[in-house]
Amino acid sequence: MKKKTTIKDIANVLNISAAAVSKALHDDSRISDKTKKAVKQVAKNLNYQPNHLASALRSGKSNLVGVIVPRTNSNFFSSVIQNMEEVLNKAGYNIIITQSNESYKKECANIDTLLFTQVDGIIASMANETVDLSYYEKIKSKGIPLILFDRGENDLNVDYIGINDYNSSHMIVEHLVEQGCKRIAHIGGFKRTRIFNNRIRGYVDALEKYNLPQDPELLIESSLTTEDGREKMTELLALKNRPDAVYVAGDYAALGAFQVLNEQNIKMPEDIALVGFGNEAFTAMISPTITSIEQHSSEIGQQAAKTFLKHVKKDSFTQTLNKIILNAELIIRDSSKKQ
Amino acid sequence: MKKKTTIKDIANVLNISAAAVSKALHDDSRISDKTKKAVKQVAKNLNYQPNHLASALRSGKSNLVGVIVPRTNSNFFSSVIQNMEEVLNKAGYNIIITQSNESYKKECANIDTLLFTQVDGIIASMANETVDLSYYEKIKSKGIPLILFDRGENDLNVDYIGINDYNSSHMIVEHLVEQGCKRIAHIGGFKRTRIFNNRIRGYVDALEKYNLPQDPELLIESSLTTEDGREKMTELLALKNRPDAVYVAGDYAALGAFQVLNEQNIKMPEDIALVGFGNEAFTAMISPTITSIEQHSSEIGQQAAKTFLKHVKKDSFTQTLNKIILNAELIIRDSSKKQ
DNA sequence: TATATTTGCTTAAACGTTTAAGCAAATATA
DNA sequence: TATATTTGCTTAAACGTTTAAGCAAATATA
Repeated sequence: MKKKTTIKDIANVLNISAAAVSKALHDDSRISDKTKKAVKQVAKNLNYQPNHLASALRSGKSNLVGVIVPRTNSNFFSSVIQNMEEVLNKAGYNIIITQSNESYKKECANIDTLLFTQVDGIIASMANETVDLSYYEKIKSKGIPLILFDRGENDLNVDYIGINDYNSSHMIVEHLVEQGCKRIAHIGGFKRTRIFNNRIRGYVDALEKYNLPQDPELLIESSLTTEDGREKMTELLALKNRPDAVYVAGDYAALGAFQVLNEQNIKMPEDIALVGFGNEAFTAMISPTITSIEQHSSEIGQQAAKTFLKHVKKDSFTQTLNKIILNAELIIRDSSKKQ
Repeated sequence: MKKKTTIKDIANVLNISAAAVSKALHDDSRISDKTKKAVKQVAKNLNYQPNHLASALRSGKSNLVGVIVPRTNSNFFSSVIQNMEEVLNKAGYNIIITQSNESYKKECANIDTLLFTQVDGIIASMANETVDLSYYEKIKSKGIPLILFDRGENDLNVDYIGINDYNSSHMIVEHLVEQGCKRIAHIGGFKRTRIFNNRIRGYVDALEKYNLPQDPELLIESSLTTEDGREKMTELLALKNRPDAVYVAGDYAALGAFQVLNEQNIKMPEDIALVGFGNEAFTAMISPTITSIEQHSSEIGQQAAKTFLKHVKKDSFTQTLNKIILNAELIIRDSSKKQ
């Protein structure tokens, strides 16, 4: 376990100052090519590894980006992260991933952790529980960029990357209408959450567009867990006048609905057509496969990363609401395809 | 965006030295309770946040632990990480999660990233591709603790936490024999990987124990992706003498096998009983549900974290092979339960 | 009461960088 | 040829902590 080589060691070998070495390594224009070459050669020979902590302390930049997601074990988030990482790595940034597990408390703890680690910025998707935005304001007040994706709130007035939830609902309703469905139910998320509200609005407006009657019984709010999906589906089946299609605003809740339908031997799509949201891997695994919405996670990840980089490029930046809204894609599968 | 408060600001307010403030904040025994209280009060008033970079630079400890996993979007790994995090957070450590995507090259890049960030230790599960261990030796040569879990190699001579793969195979074969199966096939992982080799050995020995004939046709090596699971299952079905049970060493490959059986209208468990490994969420979602092995991810995560903490406690530590082997649990589901 | 120990601080240096300021030599310009 | 500019470095300070060494006052011990 030998001592690590520093910039001074290189300086000693070449009989120049440590400052010159630092500049040479950063290709400063005021250092001769000859010196640069020599410094880099010696650095290689001595297996020099820059001390990230020292440079971060001195320069005030840690080259770390904090990421907060509700969970990593979903295809959507893990793909977003992977793509974000790729873009950021190329720009010399590393990322620190944290999970909120949909808990507000954990999310606050994550924010503290990231700020403590002196990240240069935070890219986040908010927990379901989160209503109070003051903790996010804390990030803004530190003067580092905050970028939200998928789950974000307008009120925070920061950049946001997501899909067009309103249009997605339109696509789904249109598809179901084409399949001949007349009573389309919606198990939606909480109205207070922007994206779920948009999906609900899209659903309502699309019904109107296609001249379908709006039955309040058919519109239910849910926490969108698998368990709650089961419950809400059971409620729908208890109705006098059952729906002939159910659009669930999340795949996990759609899975719960799916299980109930299966258990009660209700055929999909013949008796009831089912559509989920998120294109989780399992939607293509189970039988029948579930129609769902692909959110273009890779694109979202890349755009989020690029947005962050844009912010740090210009040193004097002002946080403003700048939305990048991507079009989602409807993946039609057996659970809704009547032919 | 006001200037951040430092230890010096606190010192100025109280007219004491910065050193005294530092010690007071760390509850040094040589500082009076009166001063400690005053310092902490002022720190709170000024909203003092310690500069992690500065203390890390000075003390040589970053209080960061690097984690490398093949992927985060699996129940097993995400649960391991979550539990690891909990234990480490309590001890004042934060974690940096990186994914290798089963790629050796990405894994090496991850190691470089983590070492660059000056983590105090690394907890890793190796990529499927990884055969060359020299990059891991690099970690050891830095003198920071390296702990492996799930996928680890004895040759590295570092602490390891995992389940008893050999016994798990025994449990599976025993269960299948109880169900009346006589020709049990095994779609295993690559023999060169220790855990998969153990599963294969367990399978072979268990067959012998229960006096079942060993047919080399029934033992196949696989990369254990869903796609490869499909292929290997198709091979097994092409045999003159088909198996009446298939034990697959990974759930994703088991899913591939499951799909093929479904497509060919082969009933589970009546015609062929199916058992997977890993207890991924989807094994309980699809119909029939798939019997699988629960690896006690939470326990593994906790133990890995505790092992790391044990290492950093004693300042002079020597890396040695110290295995913690947990017993796995067989979760019996419909795909193998004949009653 | 005289000496030893403990308490509660301070001083100063250090961790490994980066960077503003400056200076001499080399080169360009008038 | 005299002055201005550029080149290629050095010097010194700083980022915000921690920590070894030391010192005076307070307290304990003989």
